[in-house]
Amino acid sequence: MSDKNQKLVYEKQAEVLKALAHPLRVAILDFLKDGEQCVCDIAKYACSERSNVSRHLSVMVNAGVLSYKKRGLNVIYELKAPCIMDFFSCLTKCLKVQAKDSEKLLKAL
Amino acid sequence: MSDKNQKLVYEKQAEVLKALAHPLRVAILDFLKDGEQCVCDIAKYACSERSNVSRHLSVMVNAGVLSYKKRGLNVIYELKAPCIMDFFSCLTKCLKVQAKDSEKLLKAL
DNA sequence: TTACTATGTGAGTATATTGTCATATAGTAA
DNA sequence: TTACTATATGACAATATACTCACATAGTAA
Repeated sequence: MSDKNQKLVYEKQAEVLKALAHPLRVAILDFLKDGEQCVCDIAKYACSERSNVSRHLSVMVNAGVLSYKKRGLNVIYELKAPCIMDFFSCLTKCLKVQAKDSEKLLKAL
Repeated sequence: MSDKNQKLVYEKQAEVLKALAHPLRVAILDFLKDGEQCVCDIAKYACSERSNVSRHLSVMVNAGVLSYKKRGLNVIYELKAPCIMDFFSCLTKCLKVQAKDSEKLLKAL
């Protein structure tokens, strides 16, 4: 590792990734990919308690992944970094390779 | 969320993301982006104990992110899904936006 | 064989993350 | 004002993750 600043960059990058790395947060991202949504609808989509969803949303806001605005009683969240949605085709590729490897192993048994 | 299978997909995608979401693992990915490396050189680059590096490497292998091969005494790791390196330009964008937001706040104080 | 090197792993402690419940806040509407 | 709705958060227990140390394994070389 070149220097101390590089280490800091790795830490910050990992922080953003960590903010994405939870099944509920992935579900939320997928729900927000087509546009902003309020907490209540996100909770419905994710089949999870609002208080829990609220916490996960704030994790992603803190990481710079989401932004929010208030509208009456509702708080509306949206993707602040839509480029994150580009990750998913690569993730799917990883999972397909894994699945194919499992299939090969199964056939060899 | 549409159905049970969609939930499974979110879980698997989150698993891959989780395998990336650690400063040491980000450092390892960055080191491997230009080609395969043995554990000892990875540990040197990451300034970390070999046993620790070995554990982090196995996390990424299990997630389908890295692959490895043995060469004599050495075990050589490489990116199995090079598309993961494409994530980093977006991560950098998130961090730049965050940094600019902080700067704005600082000026407003 | 012995000695050496590179890597992996069990066990333990320390720390971080998660989900739930109860409560607080804030906007709406009567 | 009161009652209601949407959201956020403190506190706690449960769980997961990370790091270190000691030891095990496996290949190399004499």
